[in-house]
Amino acid sequence: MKRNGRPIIPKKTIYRLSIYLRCLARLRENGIGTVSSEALAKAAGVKSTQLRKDLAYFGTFGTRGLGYDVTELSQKISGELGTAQLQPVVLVGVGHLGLALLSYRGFEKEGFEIIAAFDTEPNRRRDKKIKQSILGIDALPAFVTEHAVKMAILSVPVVVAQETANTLIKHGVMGILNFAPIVLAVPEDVMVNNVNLAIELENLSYFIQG
Amino acid sequence: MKRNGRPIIPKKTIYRLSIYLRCLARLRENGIGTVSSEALAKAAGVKSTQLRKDLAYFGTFGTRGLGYDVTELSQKISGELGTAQLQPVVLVGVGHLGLALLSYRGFEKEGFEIIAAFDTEPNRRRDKKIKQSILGIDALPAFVTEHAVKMAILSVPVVVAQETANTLIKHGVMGILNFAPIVLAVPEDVMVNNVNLAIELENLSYFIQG
DNA sequence: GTTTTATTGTGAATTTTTTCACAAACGCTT
DNA sequence: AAGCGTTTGTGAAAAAATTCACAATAAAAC
Repeated sequence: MKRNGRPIIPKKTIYRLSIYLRCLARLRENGIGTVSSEALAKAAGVKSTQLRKDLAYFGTFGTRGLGYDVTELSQKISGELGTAQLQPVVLVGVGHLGLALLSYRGFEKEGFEIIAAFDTEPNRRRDKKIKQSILGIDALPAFVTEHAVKMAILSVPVVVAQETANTLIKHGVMGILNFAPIVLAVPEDVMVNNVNLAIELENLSYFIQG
Repeated sequence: MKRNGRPIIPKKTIYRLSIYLRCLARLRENGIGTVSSEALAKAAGVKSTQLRKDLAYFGTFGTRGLGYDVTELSQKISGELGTAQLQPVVLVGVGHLGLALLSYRGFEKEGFEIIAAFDTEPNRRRDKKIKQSILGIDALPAFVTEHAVKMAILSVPVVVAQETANTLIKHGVMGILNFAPIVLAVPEDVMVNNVNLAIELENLSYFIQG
């Protein structure tokens, strides 16, 4: 089964690739050059057969009897995920959460750069100092088009989330990381990942009461 | 298949229940009293058969030919998720992200209250003003025990994440919302939900390059 | 009170994901 | 260069999740 010339890989597999990548990074920091599927799987919290199946979706990189080369596997996964080169991202909605995300250091390290932020009130006084400039929402379409931005972080109030998403998509954004607690309606070639912290807590709440 | 007297319900089903709950809330705000599985499923972005299967795990609440009573179904789901009454939560690690989470309004509305925050440097100057008090890490064990806290948000640096988790668990915490990019090792009766924003972006990155 | 219409609840079929089991292949030792 | 000990890669089996298909049933219409 193929789509766009490459096999359809389960979304869960892609998530796990990211986890493997982080485990590999830690191994590399510790100067470890080679790792077995057993060891890497354990670090990632999965079964070794699953790790091998996951990797098998996009090639064979191991050496039988030995394992995987940490650096080589990192590069392969990184290339596959499309994070080998820095990706520009815009952030829309600079409220509490948006502001925190702007000062979050975790993105750059992983190959993403928030190159600009947008808000209906770009000049509102904000406690925190950040390096990115905050522009008005009306500057969004031109900016996204001009910089060929493909990914956006959406941290606007729920009432304007759909409308903002529409604008982003209209100007070429293909992937949205959505923090608004709403199911966005988007064309099927556009991808939305939802992050809803209340749902995560609710989920915990259910499982611990058992 | 049962555990603790109730059927084992897939984790994904529980996530969807939370989504249904939010859709139902919106319907109620709009004064809608009854909804069909078809309509609710569409709002939640799933198939109607899946919605019905999900609900069937914990009872039958609908009326054939008519649909579901919005208020009644909300209450049932809420009860099932354990969010019918306010739940106390502690937050550990008041950096950029932790601070933002403290000022995030989305939790209370959904039945959670961050009753205290902890940090190794509780008195460090922080730009934002928040209502919760920030205590030293050493105050954590006594506080968690005393207030019978069952859930925690972990936003500490990755190097101390495991250690902090251990402390929390030792003093009775059963559910952890973990923002540190590491797979925590925990006893099997403790539940961890990981939130890793870099992984979410990486995931988008993969799917949009196709 | 009977028919029509709508919609649920669910067993069966299908699809997807995970796990098993083992042959194939590689490095290392002798 | 042959044998040994590992560990991969993968077809097949099992398990889990989703979707289908439709009988059951309740309200509304007549």
